[in-house]
Amino acid sequence: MRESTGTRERIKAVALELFTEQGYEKTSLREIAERLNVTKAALYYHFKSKDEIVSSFVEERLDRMDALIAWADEQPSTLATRRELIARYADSMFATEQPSVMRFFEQNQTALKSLAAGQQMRDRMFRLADALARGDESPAAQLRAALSLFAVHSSWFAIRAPRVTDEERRKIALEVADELLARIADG
Amino acid sequence: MRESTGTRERIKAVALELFTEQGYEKTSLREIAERLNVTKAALYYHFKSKDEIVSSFVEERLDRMDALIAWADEQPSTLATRRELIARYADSMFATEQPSVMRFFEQNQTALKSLAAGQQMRDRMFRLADALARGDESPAAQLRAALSLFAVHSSWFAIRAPRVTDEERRKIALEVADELLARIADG
DNA sequence: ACCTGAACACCGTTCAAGT
DNA sequence: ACCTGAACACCGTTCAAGT
Repeated sequence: MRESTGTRERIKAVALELFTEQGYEKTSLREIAERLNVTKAALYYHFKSKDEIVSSFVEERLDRMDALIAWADEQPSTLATRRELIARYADSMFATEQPSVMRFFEQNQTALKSLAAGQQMRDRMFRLADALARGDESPAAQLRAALSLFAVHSSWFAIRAPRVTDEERRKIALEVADELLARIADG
Repeated sequence: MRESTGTRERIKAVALELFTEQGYEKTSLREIAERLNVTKAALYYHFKSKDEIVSSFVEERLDRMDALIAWADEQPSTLATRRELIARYADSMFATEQPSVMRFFEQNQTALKSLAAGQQMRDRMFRLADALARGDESPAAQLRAALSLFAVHSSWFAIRAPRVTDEERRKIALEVADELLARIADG
């Protein structure tokens, strides 16, 4: 706990930056170590492996998603719930320090598939989609639910019009998501 | 041309299989070489580098997309054109040997970002999205266009209902895509 | 508790040399 | 034309040893 040097936190910060910029596979532990003026081996005192570094800054997001799923399960499966759920999802993605973690996920989708943390994220995405389509098990509903989540994610890069603020991106994403959700039948 | 042994084609086939199964970064040239009973160095006689192997089976798909974009540019920017374009896109993705190449892309999105072939694919996706939103430069239209393309892609994994055929996936994807496209203003 | 130095097996790539 | 053998610098990981 009482880390005197704070090396662990510094590793996390540098790793998040480099993994996002260059990608997980393209970033070597040597690079991270050099930025911190330590040896590669020092990283292994703080983390069991390279992908444990990823897990460390993914955990917070997993917790948020779990809370969201738990909340959704208690609500009636109506359009109002679906709209509220996607809005809360967007909030937790666009809020606080999360944008940098979100950019990391955006950048490293594939690498994450083989990582423990990535599979957990994938699992949560499917459970969120299920929560959005609850009561309507049709294939079309599953696709609409998944696309409404993608709408939130892809608003970051798919909207290339100039001078669009984060707040506007969020608004547009929810507008498009809502249309998709409106076509899912209530439970 | 007149390759006697056909080693080049055998490399492509094995690489596509392994890259799709395990991912590009996780597949070593040693693995590919061993399957073919040649040395790693032999691969370098047929391909300049590891990512040139990828380029070799991506080219056909790039050509298809270029043809599609060229076709779209000649059409009036109406809903009918957008529907026809996305249908043709789905056809070219679901048709012939392409599903395996499509699964490769699905599996390797991130690795592709740093590859020449990947950047070309990304460029074509944006140009397709632009063709779909032509005449409506609003941010919402850009997002809708991108999501309609995603609908085609994600129908492969987002629809998890049992016993859904490829043909049904295609139909559902186009149904959802059409709704998104209907909300884009005509040029 | 925190970190180093040196070693490990493996990676993509190069190149002279063989047929 | 087609391929091998050996070397290159680099990778993630381990571990005994130092403070």
